[in-house]
Amino acid sequence: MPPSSVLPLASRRSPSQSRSVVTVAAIFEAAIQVLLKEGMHRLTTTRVAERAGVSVGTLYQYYPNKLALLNAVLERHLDGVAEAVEDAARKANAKPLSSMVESVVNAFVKAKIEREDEARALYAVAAELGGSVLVQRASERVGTALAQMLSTAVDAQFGNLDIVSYMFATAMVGPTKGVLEEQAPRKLTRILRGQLISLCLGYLEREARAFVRAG
Amino acid sequence: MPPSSVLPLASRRSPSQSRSVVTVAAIFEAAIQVLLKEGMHRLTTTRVAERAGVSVGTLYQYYPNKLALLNAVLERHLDGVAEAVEDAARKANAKPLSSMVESVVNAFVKAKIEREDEARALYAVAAELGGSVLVQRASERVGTALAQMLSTAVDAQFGNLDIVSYMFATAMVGPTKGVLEEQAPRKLTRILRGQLISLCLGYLEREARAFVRAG
DNA sequence: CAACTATATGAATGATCCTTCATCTTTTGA
DNA sequence: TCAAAAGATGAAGGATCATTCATATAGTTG
Repeated sequence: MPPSSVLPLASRRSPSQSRSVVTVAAIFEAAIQVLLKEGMHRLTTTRVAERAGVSVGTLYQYYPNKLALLNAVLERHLDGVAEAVEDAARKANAKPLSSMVESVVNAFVKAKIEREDEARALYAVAAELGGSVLVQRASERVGTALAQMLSTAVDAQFGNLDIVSYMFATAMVGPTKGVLEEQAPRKLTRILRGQLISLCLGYLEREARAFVRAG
Repeated sequence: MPPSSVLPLASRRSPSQSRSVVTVAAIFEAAIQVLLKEGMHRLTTTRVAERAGVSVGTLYQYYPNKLALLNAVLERHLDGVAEAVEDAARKANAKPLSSMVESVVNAFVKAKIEREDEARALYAVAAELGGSVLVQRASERVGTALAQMLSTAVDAQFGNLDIVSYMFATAMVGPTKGVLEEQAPRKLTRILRGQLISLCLGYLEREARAFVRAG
């Protein structure tokens, strides 16, 4: 993974006029579109600016460098998904296991599908920024939320909540990614949620039983 | 995803003297090391050649371009993993479900851990070459092998084998990636296999039950 | 050893990119 | 209305890269 170089990542100017708010949004969206149509290795600041209908200079007024832009886009996506899962976890507090899984899986899939373009575009960015604090942070947010939720299940108890919630969270990633990238069987697109519920619930019930047996 | 440009990807010269066999191996290994230490966006043909202890020109004698090199490295890794899983699936033919899962998970984890460096280095490459035929092909190989195996289970039967085996295969990816990238809870490293077995077996048993119920 | 083939070299070429900054335009607020 | 602040422009500088090719070296074969 790239040694996270010490570059400023914060946004330069905070848009205050409405005109610039539009500009920033356009740059944001343009970055995603360029990623989708050209791929990460052809994403250049000039191309993003062009697509956004502004000049390169303008882009650099809001992001100190290319990496900062990519970070911002990735951050917003991850935060969106993490927040959705956190909400779902909170709402399913003190419910039976099956309700919990349903709630979380639905939220996760919904968040990913609502931002399908972003999601597809950002797999490469996330991989490139592999060591990035962002992925780590989002994972931790989700892990913590799930662990908290699971600890309140009315019909199940677990040994190591950290591990169980980590497995829960990461198990959903692979199948979903495949569907978004259209590498999965066509039919799965429509029944992904059901399958993910089966996957996670099957695991969690099994772990809960194992915990009981272990005393 | 990058529009898979029409560039030659085949290796240029097939090494015949023993000296060049060494060279090619060195280039291969160097590519992985550069990926690990510098990241994809700092992988240059010159850097790879340097690390391999040869000149750039030499590299271009065996790979027509940078993309071809990356493809070759990714291909070898994916083929290795796919083959390991295929073997495991074949060996577990006509066994009970739990043996099948154990066999496949063990093979998968073993293949990934034995080539840990490769695996870690190539996540970014695979993402970059997103639409790459390679990932698709490896997925299909594994999917087919798993479906064939599952169809012979002595104690279980499934509705849609394509979907079930796809879920089986992709469910393993997320947790494993997290462990390799050290984003998972420390402890999981040692018990990953057991957890993956629990995850996949929990899902498969559940799907088998659902099939029986559906008549 | 001599001729031929395989392999290796690395400076040079041509492209592409990131980033800056002097200059211009628009908005704001008094 | 108009000066100051905010926003926008894009040509140009400076770097990095992928790739080529003329040349040199090592291995093979007869």
